[in-house]
Amino acid sequence: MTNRRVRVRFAPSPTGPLHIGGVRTALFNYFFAKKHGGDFLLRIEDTDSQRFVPGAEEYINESLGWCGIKIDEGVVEGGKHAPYRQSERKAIYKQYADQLIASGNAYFAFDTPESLDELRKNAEAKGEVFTYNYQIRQNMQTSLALSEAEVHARILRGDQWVIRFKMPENEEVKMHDLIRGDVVVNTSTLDDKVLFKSVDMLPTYHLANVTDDYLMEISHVIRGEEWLPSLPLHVLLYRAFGWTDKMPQFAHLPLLLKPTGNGKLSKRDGDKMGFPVFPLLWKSPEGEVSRGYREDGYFPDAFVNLLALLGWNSGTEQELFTMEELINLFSLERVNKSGARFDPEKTKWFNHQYLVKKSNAELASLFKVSLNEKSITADSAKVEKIIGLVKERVNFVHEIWDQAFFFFVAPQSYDEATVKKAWNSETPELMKKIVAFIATIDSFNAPNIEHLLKDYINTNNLGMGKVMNALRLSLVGASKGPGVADICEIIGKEETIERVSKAIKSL
RNA sequence: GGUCCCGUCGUCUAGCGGCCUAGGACGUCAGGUUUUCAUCCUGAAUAUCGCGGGUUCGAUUCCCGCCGGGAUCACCA
Repeated sequence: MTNRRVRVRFAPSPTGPLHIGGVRTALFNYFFAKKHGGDFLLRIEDTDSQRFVPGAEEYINESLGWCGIKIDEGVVEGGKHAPYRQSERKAIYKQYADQLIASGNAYFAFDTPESLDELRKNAEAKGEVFTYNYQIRQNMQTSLALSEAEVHARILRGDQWVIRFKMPENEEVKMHDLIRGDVVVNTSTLDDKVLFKSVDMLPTYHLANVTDDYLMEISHVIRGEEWLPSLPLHVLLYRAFGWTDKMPQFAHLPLLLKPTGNGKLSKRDGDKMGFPVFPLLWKSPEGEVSRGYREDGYFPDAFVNLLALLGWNSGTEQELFTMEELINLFSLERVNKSGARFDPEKTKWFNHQYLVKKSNAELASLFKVSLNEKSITADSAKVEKIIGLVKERVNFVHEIWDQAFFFFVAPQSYDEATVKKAWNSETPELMKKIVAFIATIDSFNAPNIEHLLKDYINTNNLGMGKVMNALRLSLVGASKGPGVADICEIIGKEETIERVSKAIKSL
């Protein structure tokens, strides 16, 4: 292994919102880079002029930023290898394609997309797969079969052409993957991939990716497993260019699979099962809206944590990690080989863990936003106290209201099942006694209320459950919430008496 | 179909030849704590370690075959 500086890149194409599998790839790259004191680059692979989606690039940047990934070099950040958008690097690729032709590793092909389509259909009809390879390239419209003069003439004439890689015949390519170990493929099973096309004078993914990785001095390529089949081509390209000593090491990450059924995780799974597949809310140019983890109420650190554990583990029983810990602990050797089924249930648990760990003050300021929306004003000290009482029973900040509304407004209705259980013909009399007693409590704080109330109930033999359950129903309107005394303290003596009196009248 | 990758509880996973009567977490169920709900604590059930052969004194761990799943086969990335 050469001792060079660790430089990794996340290289998405802006064809739509970045999905969580992509975010995880970015994360693993980031952990790896930072662990080794290296650089994390963001390169936009927009060499497909057909599939550009407005807003996608901004979405990528915002998503990485939300996750806490700091980009060392990229479109926005700049860097010594700028530009980082492949469409802006257009001018540099052609010379590399030419170099391959000059060295006999590539050739011109003039076949029209239509004629190729037809060949594919014919092959399909015979139950075969059409492969553009060593067996047929001599018979195609290529610079291998045509005379030099003819090739020249065609190009000058303005015929459309592509440059294809001349895949060696019957050769075992030995490759090494940091996660999967050694992989060997025979080149005869591979095809002559298009590297460059005249239609838009742009390279295809393979050429652009390899030359940019080389030019940007990338030391490690960490990407999804879907790229594994093109690894031989990439390795061969490095060799054809004479760059093998600068070739990055490769690591192919396991895929994220559907929660149920077969196949990899897709947007449809989220729609079907009601969970987000994207980090951020996305509105497509057509107006279609997709949910995002951020908008669904997930904390970025919880999101990063749960993604980090899909396909990687520390080898210990720890499950909650800060970004710093993830960076320190991360290693490619501890990345799994097999695909990870995505479990939308466990994501909630992660958020709950992070929510409980947050300070009441932080949660209170978040919760105050929803209070403001309801035109409710409350002082911070009170809200913080309430948060402390209810945060363990929610997974998200937006669930707090449902667990705490009664601290701010009197119940508008009473839960029927609870009424049936906790309220009968004798209850009104009982509650009248309680109201009278509560009125006598002077220092109206929770411990005192609880102590005195229990004492009163016991000495008068009123039945703890009977009183408390009815009291809770009056105060909350349902069978939920923190301790009754805590509720009494926060809403105050007057409000307590009022709510119980109202219950007596209306139930 | 060709090529490549993968295969431990429902799910995420630990395990890198004996510590495994296979551990943890999510989820599920039961009990306890609590005046309620949630949290929390305890416990339970779910894994013939895909199957079949080897190698070995000994295989979840090594090898082979099979089966199953996945990825990929565009002038897309």
